[in-house]
Amino acid sequence: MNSSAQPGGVPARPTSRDVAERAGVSQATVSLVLRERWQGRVSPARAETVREAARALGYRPNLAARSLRLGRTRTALVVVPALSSEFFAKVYAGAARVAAEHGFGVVLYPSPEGIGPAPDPFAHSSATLDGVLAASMAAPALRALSGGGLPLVMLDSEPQDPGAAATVNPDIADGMRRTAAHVLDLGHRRLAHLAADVDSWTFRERADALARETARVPGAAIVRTERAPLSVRGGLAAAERALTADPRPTVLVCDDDVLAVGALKAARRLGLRVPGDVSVTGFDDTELSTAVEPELTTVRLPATAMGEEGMRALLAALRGETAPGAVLPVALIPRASTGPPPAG
Amino acid sequence: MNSSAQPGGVPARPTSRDVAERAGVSQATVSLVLRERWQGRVSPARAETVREAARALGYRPNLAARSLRLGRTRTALVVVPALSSEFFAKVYAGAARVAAEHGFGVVLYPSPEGIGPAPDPFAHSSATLDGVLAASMAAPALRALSGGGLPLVMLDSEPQDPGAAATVNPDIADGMRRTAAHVLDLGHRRLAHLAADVDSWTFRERADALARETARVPGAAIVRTERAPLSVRGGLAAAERALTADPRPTVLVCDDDVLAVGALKAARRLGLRVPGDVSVTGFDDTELSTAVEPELTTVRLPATAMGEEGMRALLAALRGETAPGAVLPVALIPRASTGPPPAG
DNA sequence: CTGAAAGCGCTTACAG
DNA sequence: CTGAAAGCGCTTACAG
Repeated sequence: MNSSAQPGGVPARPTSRDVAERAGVSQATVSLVLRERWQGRVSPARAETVREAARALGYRPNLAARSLRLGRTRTALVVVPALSSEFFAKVYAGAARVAAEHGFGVVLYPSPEGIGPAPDPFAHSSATLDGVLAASMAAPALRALSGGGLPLVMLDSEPQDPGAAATVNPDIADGMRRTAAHVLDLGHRRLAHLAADVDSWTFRERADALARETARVPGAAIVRTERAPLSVRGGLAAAERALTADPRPTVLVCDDDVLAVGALKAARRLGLRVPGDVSVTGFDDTELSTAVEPELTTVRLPATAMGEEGMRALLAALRGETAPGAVLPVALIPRASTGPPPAG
Repeated sequence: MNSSAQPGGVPARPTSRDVAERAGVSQATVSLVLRERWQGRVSPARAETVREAARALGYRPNLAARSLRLGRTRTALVVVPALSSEFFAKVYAGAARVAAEHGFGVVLYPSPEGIGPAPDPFAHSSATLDGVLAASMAAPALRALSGGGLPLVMLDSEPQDPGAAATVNPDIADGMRRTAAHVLDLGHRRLAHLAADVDSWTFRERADALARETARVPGAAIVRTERAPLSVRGGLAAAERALTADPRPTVLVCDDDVLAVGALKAARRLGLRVPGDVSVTGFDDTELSTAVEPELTTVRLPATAMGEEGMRALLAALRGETAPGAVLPVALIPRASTGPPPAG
C-alpha cells in the first residue's frame, strides 16, 4: 500500500521514509543528502537520485521532528511592542535578513501592550525557540521575557540589564542632545517636554538628556513637562495644556513623531503658527514626519541596523560567544517645524 | 544522577519524565493531568501532586514533541503584506484574539513584498502549521502560498479564488461607491483617480466601483487616472501630474490614505487650497487621516472584525466544516478634505 | 484508577 | 560508501 494515501483519501505528507523507498536507499542517506552532509559519504550519483525522489514527492522535512531530534530549532523570537510602527517593522526586517543569512528563521511576537492578546510569548510560538530578540520593552513585559530562560538580546533598552546577553541601542541620549542643542542654538529658552507616558529606558533617556542639555545654557529651562499616551490625540491634548500655560513655551520637544503631530494640530487650533509662534520637534523620523505640514524636525534612528546588529549578537550568544553590545549613531534631521522663537 | 543537570552545568529543561519522577507517577499520568484529560481517570489528589511537581520544576511541555506526536500544531500562519500599517496590525490582533480563544496560536509572516526577506513562508515557520490566513496579497505572493497545501483563508482578496477555503472581505466596492457618490453629490464632475500601483483584487475593485458610480452621473467623468506606489512621495508625484493637467480635476479620489496625504502636499505646493480649489479623499481611515490638515474624508474598514471572522473561518475549515465566507460593511467618514468644487 | 509500551519523523553515532 | 538502530519528548490505546 502506498504510504502517501490514507483511508480517507487525504494525501499524507511524504516523509523521509517515502523518499528513501523511492530512491532505493536508507532513511539515513536521505537525511545526509538533504542536509548537505553527504560529501565523501554518499556517491554523487546516489545523492542526485535522492534529490530527485524528494522533488518528485514534494518532500518537506517535518520541522517538529527535526527540532525534537536536534534539541534546537534555528528559530528566534522577535518581540516588538507595536506592529503598526515603521520603526519596529524595520527592526524586524533587519533581524530577519541577518537570521536568514545564517539559516535561522524568525517568529514575530507583538507584545500585548502594543497590540496582541497572547499573554505568554512562549505558550504558542509553535515550537521551541533558540533565543529572543526584544525591542523597546517596558519593564513588566521585560520581566515576563527573562523568565523564559533563553538567550536574550535587548534593543533600545537598559544597557546593564542582567537578564540580557547583550544590548544594542541607538544613541538616544545623543539624539535628544542634538535636538536640544538645535533649538537652544536657535535662541529658544522656554522649552516644554511632551513626554511619552511609557515607563521604559528609551523615554527615560530622552528626558534625562533634554534636562542635561538645557541646564548647560544659562537662562534656558524646561518650563513644563506634559505626559501623553503615544497617539496623535494624546499629543494634541498634552500640547494644548502646555501651550495655554503662562509663560507659554516657545518650543515643544516631543518624545515621538506621533506626539509632535498632535502638537502641530494643537498649535493650529490655538491659532499659533509653526514655527513662527512655536517650534515643534519629533523623534523617530517615521513617514508621519514628512506627511504633515510643516514637516517635522526629528531624530532618525537606525532601525534596520538595530535589527541586524541585534540578531548578530543573538547568533553569537547562541554559539556560546560573548555577544558584543553596540551603540549605534543617530542623526538630527532639521526640517521646517523649527525656527527662531518669536521676538519678545 | 539528576537528569536536570548536564555535564557542562547548564540546567536542562525538565521533561514530563522529570515531573513524573518527582510526583511519583508515570509519564502518562503527567500528560493526562496537564492536558486536562484526567477527570475520572486520575484521582484529584494525584492530579494536584502532579501539578505541584510541574510548577516546582518550572515544567513546560516541549511543543516540538507534542506536535510530532499529534500531527498538528494548533498554530496558524497569518500572512500580511506590510507590518507598518495599522490596518494589518488590527487584522492580526483580531485573528490572534479568536485563535487564542480556541487554544490556537498564531505566527506572523510579513510577506516579502511588504517588508520581510524570507522567500518561503513555510521554510522557517519554526514548525508545521495547521493553516494559513492571508491578507491583501498580490497575485504572485498568493500563488506561493497556495502551494503549501494547507487550508487557506483569504482576507481582502478575490472571492472566487479556487485555492481558498473561504474569503472574508470588506465591502470595498461599497466603500468606493459611497466615496464617489459623496463627491458627485457635492457637485464634482471632473474626477481624478490616484490608483495604487499594486496588482491585487482590492485595488481593482476600487477602480471598478469608482468607474461604475461615475458613469451613473451625466456629465461626470474620470478625467485622469494616475498610478502611484503606496507612499506619501508616490501620492505627491501622481497628484502633481493630475493637478497640472488641463482641464484640472476638482477632486482627487485616492486608493489609500497614504496617497491622499501625498495629494494634500501636492496641492499645497501648487498653491491650491483643499477643499476650496480641490477636494481629496482617502481610503482606510488610518491614524494618518486625522494627523494631517485638513483631515481626510476616507473609508473606514473593519480591520479587527476581518481578522476575527477570517480566523473563525479558518478554524471551521480545520474542523472539516465548510467555512463561511463573509462581506463586512464599511463606512464613509466625511471630514474636512472634501467640499463643493470651485465655481466655474 | 494507573502504568508500560509504541510510535510520531527525524538525525547521528556506530557497525559493517 | 551504506544501513540498522537508538532516541529526542510527548500522547494515547491498551492491559491490568
